[in-house]
Amino acid sequence: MDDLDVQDDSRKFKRESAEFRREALILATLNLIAVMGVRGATVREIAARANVTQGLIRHYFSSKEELVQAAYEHHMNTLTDQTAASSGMGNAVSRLTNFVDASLRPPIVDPSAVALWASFLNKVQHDPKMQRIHQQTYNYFRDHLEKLIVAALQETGRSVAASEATQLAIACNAVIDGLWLEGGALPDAFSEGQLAQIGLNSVSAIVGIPLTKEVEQP
Amino acid sequence: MDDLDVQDDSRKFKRESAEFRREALILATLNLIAVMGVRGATVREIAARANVTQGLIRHYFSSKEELVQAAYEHHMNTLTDQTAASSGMGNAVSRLTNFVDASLRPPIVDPSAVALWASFLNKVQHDPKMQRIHQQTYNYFRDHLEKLIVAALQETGRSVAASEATQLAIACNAVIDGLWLEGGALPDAFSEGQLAQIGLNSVSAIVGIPLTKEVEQP
DNA sequence: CTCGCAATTATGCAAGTGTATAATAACTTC
DNA sequence: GAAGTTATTATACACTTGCATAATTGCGAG
Repeated sequence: MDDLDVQDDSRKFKRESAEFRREALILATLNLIAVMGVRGATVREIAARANVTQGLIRHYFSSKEELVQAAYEHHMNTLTDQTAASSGMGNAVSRLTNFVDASLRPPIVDPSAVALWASFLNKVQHDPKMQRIHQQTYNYFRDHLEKLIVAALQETGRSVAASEATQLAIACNAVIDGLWLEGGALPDAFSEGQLAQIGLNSVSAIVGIPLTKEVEQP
Repeated sequence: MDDLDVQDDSRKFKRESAEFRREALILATLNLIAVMGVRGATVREIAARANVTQGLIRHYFSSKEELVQAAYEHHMNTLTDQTAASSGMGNAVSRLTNFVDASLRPPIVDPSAVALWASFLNKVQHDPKMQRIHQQTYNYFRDHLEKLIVAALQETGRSVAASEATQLAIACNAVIDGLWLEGGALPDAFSEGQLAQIGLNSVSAIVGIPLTKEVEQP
């Protein structure tokens, strides 16, 4: 008599697509790095968490180094995709508002995300390939912010020199990064929405445009 | 015939004071953690860098864990001491100015310092003792900043509610942290003094007080 | 159905890890 | 200057690490 489902198959393992396995390994790696750091995420534990044996890692990645790089790229892409998605529509001021707001709420603000970022920093500072990914992400984020700022200023009838716009973007980026960091490092130190509120106030002050997020159900 | 100095002593080692050895071990630990991360800083390499053999570590610290905690405490104390020293004199506005300025220049802004901070973050999030040290440092820094802000506002004839002052301190702290982070993570992305300048502009905007650092040789 | 390929597991190894214990030798004290 | 204390070194051990290689086995092609 069979079991009710396919859970207990007589097969010793299942052949999955390369994409599936790579993603599973990368996610397992990220989970472990967030808790244990890069060096603490051992190939054995990564394999266990991805429900495979350790030998399989070498089948998809030529070394642990390569797996870590892939995981870093994945993490950064996830972060940027999530934030960029929040500033898609509306006028320039509200796009900027939404961008700042989304950057300072879950899932962007998250202890694991900050822990991951911190764990990777060592590698970033020494491995050129990691450095490239880092630069790329940072520039993408800051350029996006700069465009939003310029558009918002233009919309409110002001205009700024390019160099000044960059300075503003750096400053706003720093506030966001700093709040993001503190929200992730000290999760219980801030109430819900507090970081976003402080972020909006600060960006408003720096750029000189009042940014207010409408509260739902007025 | 003797050598000219005591360099090549026949003694196999020298007995140093406990303080000397503890400090040497802690500094060696910090150096290594900045480059390799906590897990990469092995007891053997730490000992080698402190010019002792590895057994001695266990003589001064009951475990590597304890050494790492001591190193973290040392690092954080160094950072806070260095910044606090910069806001000792002058009127309230210039004390605030100097504090922000000093926080965004070497030796506070420094790739190694940021790398260290990042390396410790994992441990901070999981080890209660490390967490205590972290909270303590963060609160100390932020309270200091808040006092400076309140004093500066008072000096310019304004006053704020306590809760609002805290919000301002959080925001300014975030700008400083964010700029500190980026300056350390991307050392070549900013010119000398640029971070400090942006920081002063941002804090000025947030708090609503113009802060200007006098340039020497006017 | 079975054959062959490659995805997956199983096993092994050399180097590195923290820690424990024993042996040595530098300095203090009388 | 001899003896005792203890800072320091030397050695050993059990365990983990990443990686390599061989042995399986699922699964599609013919």
